[in-house]
Parts: sequence; structure tokens; C-alpha cells
Amino acid sequence: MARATVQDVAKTAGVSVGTVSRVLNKSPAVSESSKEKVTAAIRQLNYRPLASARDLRRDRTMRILALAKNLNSPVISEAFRGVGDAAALSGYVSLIAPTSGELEREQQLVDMLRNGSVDGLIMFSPTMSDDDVEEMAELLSVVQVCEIGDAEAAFGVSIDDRKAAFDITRHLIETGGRRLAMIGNRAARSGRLREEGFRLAVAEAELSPDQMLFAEGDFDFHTGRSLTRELLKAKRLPDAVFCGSDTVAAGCVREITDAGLRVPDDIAVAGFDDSVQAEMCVPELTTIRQPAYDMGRLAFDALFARMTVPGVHRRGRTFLPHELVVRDSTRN
Amino acid sequence: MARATVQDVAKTAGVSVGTVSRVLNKSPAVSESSKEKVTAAIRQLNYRPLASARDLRRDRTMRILALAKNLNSPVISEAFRGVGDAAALSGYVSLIAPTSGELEREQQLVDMLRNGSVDGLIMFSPTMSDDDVEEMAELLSVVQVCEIGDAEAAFGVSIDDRKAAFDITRHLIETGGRRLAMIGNRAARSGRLREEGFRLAVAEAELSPDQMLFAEGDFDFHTGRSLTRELLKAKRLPDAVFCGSDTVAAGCVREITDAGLRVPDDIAVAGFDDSVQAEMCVPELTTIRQPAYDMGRLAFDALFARMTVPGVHRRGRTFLPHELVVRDSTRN
DNA sequence: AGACTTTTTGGAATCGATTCCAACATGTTT
DNA sequence: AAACATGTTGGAATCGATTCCAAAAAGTCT
Repeated sequence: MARATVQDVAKTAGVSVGTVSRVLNKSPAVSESSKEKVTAAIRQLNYRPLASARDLRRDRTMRILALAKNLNSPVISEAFRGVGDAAALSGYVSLIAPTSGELEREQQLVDMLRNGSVDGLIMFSPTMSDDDVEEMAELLSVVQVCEIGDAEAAFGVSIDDRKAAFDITRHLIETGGRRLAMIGNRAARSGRLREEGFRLAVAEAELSPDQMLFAEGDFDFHTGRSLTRELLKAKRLPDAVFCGSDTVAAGCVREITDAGLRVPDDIAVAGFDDSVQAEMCVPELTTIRQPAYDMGRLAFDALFARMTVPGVHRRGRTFLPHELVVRDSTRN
Repeated sequence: MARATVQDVAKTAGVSVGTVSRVLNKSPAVSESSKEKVTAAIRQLNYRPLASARDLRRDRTMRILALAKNLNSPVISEAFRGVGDAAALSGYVSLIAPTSGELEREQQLVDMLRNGSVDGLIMFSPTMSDDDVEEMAELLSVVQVCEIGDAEAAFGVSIDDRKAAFDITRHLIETGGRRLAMIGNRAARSGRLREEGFRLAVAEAELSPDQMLFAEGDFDFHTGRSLTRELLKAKRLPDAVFCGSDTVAAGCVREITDAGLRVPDDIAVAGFDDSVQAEMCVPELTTIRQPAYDMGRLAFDALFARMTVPGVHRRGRTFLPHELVVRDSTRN
């Protein structure tokens, strides 16, 4: 009752293992009659080729792995959908695993690439240092998506976070913002770039940032609320707040509203990502939409080139255009 | 510059492949001196054992795979965290893949279990029929979590959806609900059970359900809004609505509020899952909290038993206790 | 020192699918 | 009918790590 092997199939079909393998791999050099015999034997024995044996012989797995701190993020799950669809077109299976931001767990998963459990790796939000990612990418099939190191040599697919933050900040200024604040996250690479974009836009308008708050670690709703509470303690309140994510922005709006102030009349709020939370918020959030699905598709394409063409090493950075989505949290 | 093998390591270390393998597998029968030589050679050659060769020989991969329609769901991602932590304790790596509700994609992923790419499978929201799941589980290492078929023979780990829906519906009645409505999802197994629980509670209170709406396919915010719009067209409005998920409930609250009515004063609303959206909603949602993390841990334990103990076949259903979380969307 | 146990080692066999080469069968051409 | 191309086939070698067995080395006891 154990697993059937090619040998078993060959015996039942009355042919050689070579012929069985040829049928399995759709080689044209098989007669109609033996093809039928083999197919029948396969069905009869309920045979499936063993992956490890095939992978060992072929020296590839047709599997790729994506890593992210957290699977919850709408941008990541949408981007991974893009990865998956593109991968499927090329016959690859794509899997994903959360690292929970733990270096050890991440290492264990990265090892799956090193030991040939998968053919390629897509990193959404690395925990390891930028240098380590770069070094790894030098030798192995790795592509970064969304979160990419600031270094010149960094590579991968993302939007231009600095430009996106610049754009949405300028929108806050154009709709009347004069005392601008930001709630961001310096722990994340993208967070640092967004801060730069924010500062640039403020400087360009010859204003000075009124107040800024930063959270270490991940963006979340409660963090957004408590940071906003800090913000509201100031003697002169800001009249526009740029938040590094929609979730934080939702917390920000909530806290402002609970304090008896109005959004956007007293304080305008902008988010980032255009997640479903942007629409669930009251008022609905002005935000930045990322072309996450396409980013995923492009990331796989780059990975595919890296995996299949021997000469290709890591490519440069690809920026995809973002989109400013204006809703009620800033209009007035 | 190709990959180093045990042979290479053996040669550089001046020992046999057997000894190298013994070092790799921490066999005690190795002298201190050769252990050092081998370790040095491994580092020098940057050697990693090839997974496919090891898996082939050992006939197991120490990897498991989880499948879900969608990775976005907070309950699933939390349950998967539980799976991952429990798996790590036993030395397993756990991966997850979305099926997008496509049967073909699901089949391809399930094939990874059939062909030995992974040792076990956890199914969160199967697309295939209950019968197919049951049949598969007869032979292979499979455990269901959250969404489990209604059949007597079904097995896996979940809360008692019927009871949870009953409890929250009774809460709606106890807080003054007389004309009860429900927005649910008959496409999902859990959705059908929740409907049963709702009907039971309504019947017990000798009321009759005022109106019910069902969505085919997944719960989402926009579905919640449009279904609520239908609900509000009735001549006699309901005074309490039970929604099959927090996201739908958020849409429901929004639509009610936009219509100029008050929650909970005019219409009370209850959700399900206790996701972050329950807290983001204004007013915050009364909902059912699932012990998702523990469900994941238990699921892995069951899977582990199934994978390692030869005799163990599928076990019965394990129900974990849910919790009614009362917030402002129902209190009055 | 000789007769033992115990520890450590080398190396061949193994896991199961693929692939290559030689051999055979069939068909075509002259 | 011989010479040749074309289409199929069988089976051994291969991928790389593990494991088992026999043998060598080291240690213990009388």
C-alpha cells in the first residue's frame, strides 16, 4: 500500500522506466499504444512522481517563496497575487511565509533558497540588514518588492515612496494646510523615504514642519491613536497630518473626531496605501494608491529572468507610478 | 563555482562521506577531531545539504503547507501564526498559499502534498467539495481549520459557529431587538452554520426573522453596504442586524448612518471575528472573538500526530470556546 | 602481550525520476 | 533487396545525502 514508483508503473504497463518517464514528460518519442498502457497503469496505481526525486535530478523545483513580516497588509497580499498569477503563467508555484519580524525565522526561510527547496525568493519586508540582502542577491535569485533599501545599489520593484509622500503632502498644502504634521515609521525603509518626501514638500512651500511623530515597529490602529493623542497636546494644533499608512490615518481621524474636532475642516488627514480601511473611515481617506498587483507581476518577471538566464544578475530598481486618491479627509 | 556536495566536503576534510553526513546529523559517533575538520570544510566551501536529496532519502520534508482562499482575513492570518509557532517547535517549516477560490489552483497546491513536496496540509477555506476533502483526508495528512464541512464525519478545529451565532443573536434580543435581520453568506460552510444559530435564537425567543440577506462569495465592505441598502428598503425596518463578518458589519453601520439613522438606537448591529475593523468602526462593533491563534496551534498538533504516528487517522472535530465581545454597536 | 569490548571510520547501496546511448523496429528510397 | 532514415524502446548511469555493514582504530582487562 506504499507509494508507487516509476518502476511499479513500468512493470504494470509492461514497458521500461524510460518509456514511463517519457510519457510523464510528454516526450513525443512515444508510440500511441505504449502511451495508453502507461496512462492506464498510472491511473490504476494512482501514481504521482515524487517531487524530491524529480527535483534532485532536474536541479530545480519550479517553486518560489515570498517572505513578508506580516501577511495582513493589503498591499502585500495584492502584490503577492500578482506574483502568483505571473508565476503560474510560467509553471511556477508560489508560496508565502510570514517572518513576524524575527531574524531567526527569516533565516530559516531564506535557507530554503540556499538548500534548493525553492528556486527563487521574493522579499517584501526584510528583517535582515540591507547589506545582507544585497549580499545574498549577489549570488542567489532574490528580488525585493515594496520595501527596498535606500542604497544606490539597491534593486527591486516599488513605487517612488519619496515622490508619493511629496505629492500627497503638496496636496495637503494646496488644500490649505499650513501647519503640517506627519506620523511615520522610521524603522521601515519606506517610512524613511516618505519622511524625506514630506520634508521636501514642506520646504518647497517655505513652511516648516509643525510637529512630527514616529513609531518604532509596525503601523497599527492603536499606535495611530496614541500618537495622535500626543499630537493634540501641542499648544498650536497642526491643520494637516500626513500618516504613513491608512490604518494609522484611521486611528488619527478617530482620535481627532473624539476630541471634538472636525476632519478635514479643523485638521485634514491623509493616509497611504489605499486599503479598504481608507473607504471604511469616516470621512473617507485621501491616500496614495500603489499598483501592487503589477508590482508583484514585474517582480516575478525579474525573478524569472534571474532564475533562468544564467548570466543575468540583479537588475536595477524599477519604479511604478503611484496615484493620488483624493477623498473627503482632505477636501473642503 | 557550482554547488558543493558531501563528496567535496569529504575530500577537503580528508574524511569519508559517511563521516560528513554524521557530522551534519549530529550523530554522536564522530571523533572531536574529524568533527572539527568537517565543520571547517563546510564553512570553507560554504556547503548546504541539498534539500531534494535529503528529502528523497529520508522520505519527508519537514515542511507543511496551509491553504486559504485569501490571506487577508485576520482570523486566518492569526491562526496561521499559531500553526507556524507550533510547527517551529517541532522543527517544521510552515508555508501558506492563497487559492483565490480557484479550484484549479487549489488542486495544484494540494498536489504538493500528493507528490511529497510537503508532509502535511492545513485547509482554512477549501474550494473543493466537503466530500473531496473528506476523501483526501482519509489517505493523506490533512487537517481543516475554521471552515469545516457540516457533515457528521467532518473533522478539524474550529469554534462552534452555530453556537456563536446563537449567542450573539440572543444578545441582540436581550438588548431589545425584536425585528431581527441577518446578512450572511451561504456559500461558506461557516456561513450556513451561523444562519442556523441565528434562526435558532430567533425561534427560541418566539420571534420570526424579519428579513435576511445573503451574499454569494466573499464577505466584503461593499457587499455589506449594498445588502444593507436592500434591507433599508423594507417598509418595516429591522431593529437589529447580525452580520456574518466585521467587514460586512462595518458596511452595514455605514449605510445605516448615511441613511440618517442611529446605531444602536434605531438599529443595533453585530459583527463576527473581532478583527481590527470592529474597533475602527464608529460605533465600535459588538462581535464574536475566535481563539484563532490557539486553533492554529491545535491544528498543527493534530497534523503532527497524523504525520508521525502511522496508525493515527483523522480525528474528530475539536471546538474551541468563542467569546462574545460587547461594544457600542449594540449597547444602549 | 593477547583477547576482548568500544569507538570511529570508509564506502557501497539506497531513495525515485530523468536522460542518454545503443539497439531494435518500422518505413522509405533507390 | 539492400541501404538508409525515422521512430521507439530498454536499461544503465546519474543527481546528492543517508545509512548500514564490515573493518580498522583505540581502549580495557586479565
